Amino acid sequence: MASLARDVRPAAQSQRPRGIKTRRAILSRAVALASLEGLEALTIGRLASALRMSKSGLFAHFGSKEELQCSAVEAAREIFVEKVIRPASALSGLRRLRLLCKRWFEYAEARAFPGGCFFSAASLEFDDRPGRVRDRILELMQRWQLLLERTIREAQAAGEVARGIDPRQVAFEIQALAMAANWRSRLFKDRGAFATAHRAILSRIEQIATRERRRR
Amino acid sequence: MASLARDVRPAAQSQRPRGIKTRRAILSRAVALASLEGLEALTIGRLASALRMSKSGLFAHFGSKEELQCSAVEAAREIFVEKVIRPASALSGLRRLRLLCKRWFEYAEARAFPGGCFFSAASLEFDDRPGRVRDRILELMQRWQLLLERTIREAQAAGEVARGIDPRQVAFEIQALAMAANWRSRLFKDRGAFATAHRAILSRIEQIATRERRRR
DNA sequence: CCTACCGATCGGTAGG
DNA sequence: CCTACCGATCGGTAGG
Repeated sequence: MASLARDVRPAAQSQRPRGIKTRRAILSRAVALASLEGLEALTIGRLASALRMSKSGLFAHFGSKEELQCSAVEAAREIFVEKVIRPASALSGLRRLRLLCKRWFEYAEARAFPGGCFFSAASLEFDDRPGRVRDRILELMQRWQLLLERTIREAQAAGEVARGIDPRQVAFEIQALAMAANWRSRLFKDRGAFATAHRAILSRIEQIATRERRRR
Repeated sequence: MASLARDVRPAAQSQRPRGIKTRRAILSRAVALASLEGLEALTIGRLASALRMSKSGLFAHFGSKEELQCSAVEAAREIFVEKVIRPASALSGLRRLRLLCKRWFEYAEARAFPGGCFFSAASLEFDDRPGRVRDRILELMQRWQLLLERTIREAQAAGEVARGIDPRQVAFEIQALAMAANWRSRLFKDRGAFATAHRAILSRIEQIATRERRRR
């Protein structure tokens, strides 16, 4: 799968503390910038001047632009896991599904990244741009899709969701509505889009729920 | 509204036929390239060499990159109107809504633009990039949203759609599913995404239809 | 529609 | 982590 992927953080533990701190500061800024203007518009020169560093000084931390982009993706992933996936990991079934969605909207609306959901932006930007960055984003989006799918399937096995429902189809619909909310909040400067999408998702979940379990 | 917009095709009718033909050829290529890699990656140099023209020769047709991008948006709009909106203009209500969706999926799946729906890509790319290009894309996307909304409201007035339904909400859901299909077909190289989204849209339309009209 | 050019910026390197 | 540099490409201009 990731057979060509070199270690993303080479010998991080053995680096001097100063280097690690700088690296963290770089990636924090990189992720914020990329969420606003895209991973490709994230040029080494602009990032360096935003951090008051020399281009080559910053460059030395990564060795290539692609490596910088990949590192930014990993940094964003950690934030996503922290804010969206982990809080829901103790639950299961429909309660987990609802919490995943709730946390996703909080994460997107509270602008954990200043430009909205990092992965919505990145996966759209790289959907047709071959390379390691695309491969990794694709893998992460697939995992998110599979997590939703598996959660729905679990709920089905527990009798919370009607048997005729296709978990893949519903997972697709949830992802579609969430991404569209992110996009509309940016294009139309319409924060209400998040509420509209969340409402649509919750009522879709109600639809697939079995009668006896329809309330929690 | 478009008070700052200069005329997009200045004195087109008085230009010599050769100039018009060249311009058309440029825009056709520009739109195709932009659908694949984005309106910003559409550089004058690359477009010129793809057309075996000099940079400055191509440049003379537009005067600025922004004008080239705006012209590409208009060219794409004409294709969209031709393929999606016009075919449905004779119908009304739910039949029109279904035909609009059907035509949209045909347009996206048959790759009227080689990279998929031009406007899905462009509106995502420019959702946070101020300027004339963004303003125009925003206007066109808003019109498309309003067309869907108005069609649903018409259907409601004709008794085809239940009174409790919010046309805005449903229009949002349709647009979300369509865009997500375009995105997934690119990221996952999964043409089946179109069918999944179309299915979701059609069953959503069935849900909002009143009992007596539920079949056509 | 062309050649020839401009300053700015890109990703990246040499050498310290 | 720096200065100083590389070739390539960007949008755009001069002049024909």
